[in-house]
Amino acid sequence: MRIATWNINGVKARIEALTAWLKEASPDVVCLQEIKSVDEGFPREPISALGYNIETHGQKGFNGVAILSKRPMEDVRRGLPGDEPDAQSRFIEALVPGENGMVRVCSAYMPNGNPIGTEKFALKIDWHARLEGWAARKLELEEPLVIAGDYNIIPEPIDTKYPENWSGDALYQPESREAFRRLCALGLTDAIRAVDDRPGVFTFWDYQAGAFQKNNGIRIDHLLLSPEASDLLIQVGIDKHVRAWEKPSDHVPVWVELAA
DNA sequence: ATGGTTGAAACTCAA
Repeated sequence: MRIATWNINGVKARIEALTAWLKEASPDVVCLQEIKSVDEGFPREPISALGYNIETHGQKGFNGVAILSKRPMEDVRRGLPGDEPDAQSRFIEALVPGENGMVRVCSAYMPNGNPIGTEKFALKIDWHARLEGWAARKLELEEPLVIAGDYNIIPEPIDTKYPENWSGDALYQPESREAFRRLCALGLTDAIRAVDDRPGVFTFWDYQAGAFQKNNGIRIDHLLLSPEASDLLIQVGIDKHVRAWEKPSDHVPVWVELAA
């Protein structure tokens, strides 16, 4: 089973790139972030025509997450436990059937947190604390679990071309990096890092100043695996070539293949 | 040092 995560930066602006990539990569499950659409505005037809079931958790204008799956999903839940009733739409989870049992998958769009020292940064830290609590409870189930999404965290210096440029940014603050380490310390595996620990492996390149052409990127889209999912890990990938397509997202798809 | 870009929505914000 291949499970991908992709911050598509607007599903309606990206529908051609999304369908082209679905045809090319044919993933079993796709976690989308920043759909920037209400549920009723989500372009379902061209996606369901490719054989995908669709579960969305959108909002007007920005944020919004979704899960696409070839097999029908079960136990779909929207929102991160502890969210206020009017919280931003940043989390959706579902159980996905595999060849040998269920995999729990969530699509998360973690707060950006800029500028530091503001309420936005406080929200980022609070959000991660609640995610950590959620993850700890799910890990007790001892099931294959994939926490996929745009974490908006650069975990280590090798995850950016110019670490010094990010010293004042919420994505690289010690508190942000600590939140990521604490998640991993629960027993979760950073799938890309586990397979490839070389510097210069990125998932996001800014639209500005020719960042992609210079490979001035960062690695902020992650798939964290429970021990039971990690035991099933076959391979990982980053579909970097998609960033060079017409009208690209600033993020590219990142995926794992599990023997599930 | 500044500005460089994009999407959604609406005469600006979030990234």
